[in-house]
Amino acid sequence: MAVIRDKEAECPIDAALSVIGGRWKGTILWRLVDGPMRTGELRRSIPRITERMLIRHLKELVADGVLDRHDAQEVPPHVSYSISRYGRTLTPVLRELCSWGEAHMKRGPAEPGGCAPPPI
Amino acid sequence: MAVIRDKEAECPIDAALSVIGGRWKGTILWRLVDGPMRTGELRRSIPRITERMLIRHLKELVADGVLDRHDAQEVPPHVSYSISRYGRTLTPVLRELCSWGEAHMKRGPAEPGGCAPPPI
DNA sequence: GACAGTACTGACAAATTTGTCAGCTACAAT
DNA sequence: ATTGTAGCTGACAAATTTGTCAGTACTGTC
Repeated sequence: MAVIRDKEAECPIDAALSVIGGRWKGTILWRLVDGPMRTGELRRSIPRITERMLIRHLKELVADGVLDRHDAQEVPPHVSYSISRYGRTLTPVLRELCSWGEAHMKRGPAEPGGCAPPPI
Repeated sequence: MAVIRDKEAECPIDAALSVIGGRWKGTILWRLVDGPMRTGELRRSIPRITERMLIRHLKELVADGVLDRHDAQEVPPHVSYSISRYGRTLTPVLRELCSWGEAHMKRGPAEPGGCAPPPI
């Protein structure tokens, strides 16, 4: 995709996609809808993501105000992420994306290995 | 972004984003919600898109079943695109993306609390 | 004939995104 | 002194996406 940067958005749809349109951002938000998770927990729950990409996307989502980052200021580090108050305004968007996506996956030769709701 | 290819989708949200997540796909769909448009009409209505990208995205959207392509079989060519029946199932998704995107655009540069520069 | 309009394609380069891999911090346990 | 931990960063390469530019086919106009 196709990352659309904020300033380039031609229409509201693009503006929204510029926030949630990264390679792993949908998955990350999907994991977090059920509650906060620690960095390593997220990483383990998304098998094919690399730590680099996870952290990069988390930073972007935090910068966009969609996620909150909680640092327990401990050693070793203890950081967790959760959907922010502003991020929760995305709920209807995510719900529609999710239900359409479910139907779309069932259409034609679907890919096995499904998309059960967030494990762990 | 971040194009997510169908087979790689980890969750329904990704599956949906794999269809509408291209650099210009949001804009294209946005232009077409009001009715069919010819290729050149679309191109002129999206100032910064190149013909190459427009056609490439149109082909992908047609391949995903979201758009219909009508070729009048005339010379010079007369081709128009419209949202297909299946594509219309995207309407609620687009509506939510659009209204969230509108609100997001009005929300100046995100400066969420807690983003103070590192102490030290 | 030269040129414009329309939808589209292909080769290639530039830009952007992602992956790989090493290393950092600060403390605790061995 | 060495190793381990959790979260994170930077350099670099690979992969992917996008832009640039030329060219196709056919017809109508000057």
